Amino acid sequence: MPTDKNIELTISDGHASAPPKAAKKILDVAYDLFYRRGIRAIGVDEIVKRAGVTKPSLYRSFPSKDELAASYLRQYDREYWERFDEAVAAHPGDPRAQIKAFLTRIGKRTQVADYRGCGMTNAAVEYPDHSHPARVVSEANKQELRRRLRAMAAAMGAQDPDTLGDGLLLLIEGAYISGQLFGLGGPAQAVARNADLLIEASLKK
Amino acid sequence: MPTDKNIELTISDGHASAPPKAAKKILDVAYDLFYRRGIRAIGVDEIVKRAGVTKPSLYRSFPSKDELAASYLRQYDREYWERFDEAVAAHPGDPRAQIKAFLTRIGKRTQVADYRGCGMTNAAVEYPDHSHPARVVSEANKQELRRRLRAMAAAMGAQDPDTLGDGLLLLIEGAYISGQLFGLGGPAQAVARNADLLIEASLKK
DNA sequence: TGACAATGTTACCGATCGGTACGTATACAT
DNA sequence: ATGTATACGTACCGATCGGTAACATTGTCA
Repeated sequence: MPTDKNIELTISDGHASAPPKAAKKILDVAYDLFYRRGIRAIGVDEIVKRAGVTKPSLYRSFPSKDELAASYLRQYDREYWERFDEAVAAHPGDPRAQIKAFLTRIGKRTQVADYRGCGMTNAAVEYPDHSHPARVVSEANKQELRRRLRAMAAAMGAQDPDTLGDGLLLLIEGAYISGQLFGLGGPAQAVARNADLLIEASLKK
Repeated sequence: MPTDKNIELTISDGHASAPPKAAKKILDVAYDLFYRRGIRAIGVDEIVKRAGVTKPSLYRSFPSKDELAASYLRQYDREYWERFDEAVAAHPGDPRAQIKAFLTRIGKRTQVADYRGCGMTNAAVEYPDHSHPARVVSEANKQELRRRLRAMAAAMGAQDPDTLGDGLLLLIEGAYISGQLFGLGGPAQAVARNADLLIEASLKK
């Protein structure tokens, strides 16, 4: 029989069984620390200390640190597509404007001190092993991103949609990374402009 | 008085004082392990074991693990610009062809299983702290890359050289990252094609 | 009131972390 | 042969790593 561990903190649906509060505090703190300072850099002791809980509480809700990291990324994944869908919803039927809105937003986010890039990308760098629980989540997120970008490139009427979709993905990943590498004034602020140039050059004439 | 520690393994210049052989073996092994599996993931014990030396030998040549990591990146830096300069030298006076050659090479390198991206980029992800010795080397490398790309974009006759240079940098970083994220058949194989499209769209007409 | 589930408390585990005190082997010059 | 310096090895350090056993406390709902 499967245990109750590693549940995905079911959103409160009315008066259903409320999820343990400790698990939420732990995940919130882990999210913040893992993202800002890296998964490997943070020990479970620091997480429970900052969350005001104790270590057994952590291991009652999460089977391991690796699985806690995976849960952090699943949360990240949900918020990621929320932001993505916001940009899409802002420009119905206009994929080029959708991309531009998403990229403009990314470009802005990168222009803060101590920007830390994409949690998914960072986790993949930290865990080269493809079977690591955190990396599994990360790779799935990136596959989905690639799928969407290629589809949008096709909807824009690109000559070679797969190439343009991949090009946009490269620009996006480049923005995430160079955002944290260069800080303020870095190349990431030019991501939307370059994407637009690339799109313009890739459309059927 | 400064100690002899953390010397940069002076290339044997005739019969000058040869550096300790242990230091070279240690750096070679550390290079391989740090790059393939990450700096935080590798302990000094594993390094000395694989190098066939002992821990005190490591700490006689390097003041700390962090400084060993920095030495690894300095070595990486030298080899990086060697590859870059090869692409430049292959097409004298033709910056667009130089970029294309460099990017084609990167695209090819990413298309192997277990590709691990750029050691500089990875180190910066592992160490968000700007004062970390490894990160200092990494940031300097990226600043220099940006400088060169912008200069080449200007030499190509771009309308906005800084924007094109930064766009190329984004594509390159995207290739490093997506190369390790997607493995074979990933978006990184399209980096040279997209760069060429972007360049074409950025030239003065 | 009783029962159950969630959380806390305390103390501990073996393994590994980065780093070092200190003795030993080798080579070379005198 | 003996001194001297340099390179290397054995053994160890305290701290931290991820993870657990056993038990006490709390809150909630029946």
